[in-house]
Amino acid sequence: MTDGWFEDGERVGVLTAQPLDRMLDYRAPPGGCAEGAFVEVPLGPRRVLGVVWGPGQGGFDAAKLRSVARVLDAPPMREEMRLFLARAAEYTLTPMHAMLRLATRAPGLGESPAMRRIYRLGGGDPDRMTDARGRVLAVLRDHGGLAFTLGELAELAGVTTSVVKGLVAQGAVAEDEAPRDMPYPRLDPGLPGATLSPDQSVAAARLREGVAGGAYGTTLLKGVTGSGKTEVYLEAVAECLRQGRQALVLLPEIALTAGFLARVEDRFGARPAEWHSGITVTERRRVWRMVAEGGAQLVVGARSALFLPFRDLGLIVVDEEHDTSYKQEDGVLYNARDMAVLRASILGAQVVLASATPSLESWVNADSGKYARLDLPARFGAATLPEMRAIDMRAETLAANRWISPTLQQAVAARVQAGEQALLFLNRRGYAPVTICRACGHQIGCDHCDARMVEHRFLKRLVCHQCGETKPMPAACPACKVEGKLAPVGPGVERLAEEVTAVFPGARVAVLSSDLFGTARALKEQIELIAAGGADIIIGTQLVAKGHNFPLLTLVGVIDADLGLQGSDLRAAERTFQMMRQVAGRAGRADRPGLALLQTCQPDHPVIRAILSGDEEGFWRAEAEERRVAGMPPYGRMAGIVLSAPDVQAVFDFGAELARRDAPLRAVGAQVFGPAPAPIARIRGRHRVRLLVKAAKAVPLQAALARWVAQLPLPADLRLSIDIDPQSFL
DNA sequence: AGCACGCCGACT
DNA sequence: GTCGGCGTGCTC
Repeated sequence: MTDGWFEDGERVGVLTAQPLDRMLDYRAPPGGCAEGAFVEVPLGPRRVLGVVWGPGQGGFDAAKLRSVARVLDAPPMREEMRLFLARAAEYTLTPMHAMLRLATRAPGLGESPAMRRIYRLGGGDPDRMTDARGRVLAVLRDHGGLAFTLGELAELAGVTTSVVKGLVAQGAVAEDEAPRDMPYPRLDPGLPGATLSPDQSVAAARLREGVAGGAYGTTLLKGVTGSGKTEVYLEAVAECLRQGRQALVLLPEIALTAGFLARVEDRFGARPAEWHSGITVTERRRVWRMVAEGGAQLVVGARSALFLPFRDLGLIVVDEEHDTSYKQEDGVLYNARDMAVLRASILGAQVVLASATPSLESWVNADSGKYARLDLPARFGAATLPEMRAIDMRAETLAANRWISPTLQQAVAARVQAGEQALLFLNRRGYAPVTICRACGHQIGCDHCDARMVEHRFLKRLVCHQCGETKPMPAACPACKVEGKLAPVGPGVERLAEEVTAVFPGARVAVLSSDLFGTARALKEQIELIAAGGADIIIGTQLVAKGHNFPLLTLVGVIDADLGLQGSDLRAAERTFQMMRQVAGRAGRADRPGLALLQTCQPDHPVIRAILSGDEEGFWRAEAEERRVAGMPPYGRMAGIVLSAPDVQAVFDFGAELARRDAPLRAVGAQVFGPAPAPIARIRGRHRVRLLVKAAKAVPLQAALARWVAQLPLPADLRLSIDIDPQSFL
């Protein structure tokens, strides 16, 4: 090999997305191939996708070597990307084939660039001008020379495709063939940005400097809701585009992308590429290719966008960096926030972690100087932070099956009367979290998991929130067969809505819960409707805490602020704090002062007190100190090992045997706890057992874990997954 | 992942 | 006698 090129017949090592635990050697194809080339290789009777990872390993009978079947028409995977995948695999203890699969999630990767018909302004004039024809031509003129597909053009102009066809026949619109994967419209960083406050300007300048420096660096951009974090980091994006490099903005929630795309269009004059589970396969392919070829300057997307083949990535923004959805909890277990930092450090890019309520990890990293930190203290515009008060539920009188205290009820009534909106926050989907038999005390559970089933009146069924299993509400108790004694216990948002309708007759009530919307679009429409004043009282789950803007909202009532305080989950306090700060931040974003009321039975709990006093730094400092003393993350390291199998005894036995053979762990000073039933002890008929490994910060934990687990061969029906830095260690 | 090979139970 | 169950092992 010379200069990353393999001549015809040379031995190359190919990584495939097939679950093999090693690379396979092939002969380079006629005409040779580049290191990193995407190829198709014969594997048994099939042809599979692979990447030329480097020179062959040797050791395999040269006579049996097969040849690379085809070099795919895609830019080779860059060395930086290969290094990133290898490091990420090492960190998360994920096999390389699984990492490669993440990086090749694009359909038709190898297909030759198909052509499609596009339409642009033609030279001629139509014989007769009509309203519809005028709109089509106006769209084409407005977009100055840009071409569209037939469908796009018709939709933008609000006409049927036959109008466009008519214009084509008369020469007013030109029909052309173009490669299917067209570059995205150029974003113009030179357009004027938003007017920034002095604080924003200072922060934006610092971020711009970082990007212009062209080296790695991570900045925690901390600012309360409405402080204008987005405007600030968009200036960093602008600088990145000016440098001719690409930028990536990660959002935790698909529902947020639509609003964000509009803001990007305002700032840069065009829409960026979009990447998440909701886009079409055609679009997915286009994004992948254009990112690789440089035809996409900015990508907005979900965590998996981190594995796109950027040609020259200069900036990664992780918005709402504390959001738990950045941690992939099935398949490859990775935290997009950490992987963003890893990828940026490899390619010399800047990372901006934006949040009103940073994760403790990021706060500690900023505190220790590992990350830079920028604070946006003042709220943008006239809006102020809401006043926050606790409602001591021990002092309130509540009827049975009522959850809105008289104090909260009064406050809501006052707001509704004033034509403002009130939000009641309850982080429980469905009607009632528990269904109990008043005759025998039996609670209805899921047949496949150990979770209790949640009644959903909207769906008229019981739903398991673990596995999604549903069943109709039985007439008789499944345990004692007594009829008519099943009763709902505790509130969900649906039940709360029932109470609200009873208590505030005439008020318009809207429920925002993820399960009530089939599509992201339906959810978005509902959110827009509410923001425009289409409801007086909004009832929502954590969905509402994710950055949506409701200008009329001036009161937030947290129904059960104690939810999440109890339990042995070390991150519960942190999460409760973040959630409440965020929900409280929803109130009074525009020019009306907000009020947040927290219903709690523990008004003296440190978390509740920290929220109420607004002493964030105090909260983090106390929480950090507690973790440091306990040797818990981020001051120590943890890994969760989940074993699952259809047979309970088999999982426990294997777990116990693993725990017994802890020599490789003890060798590095790590400790193993368990086996214990996993937080969800049974999912889809598989019993789950969890082991926890705890180690000091500097310990090479992954290597030790790998040696430890490799001691025992896995029985056929037993599955093992390792979660580095688990989110919860219940 | 696929797909072979392989070794034991109930069918034409 | 053979069709087919899915356990085990291999793919350059």
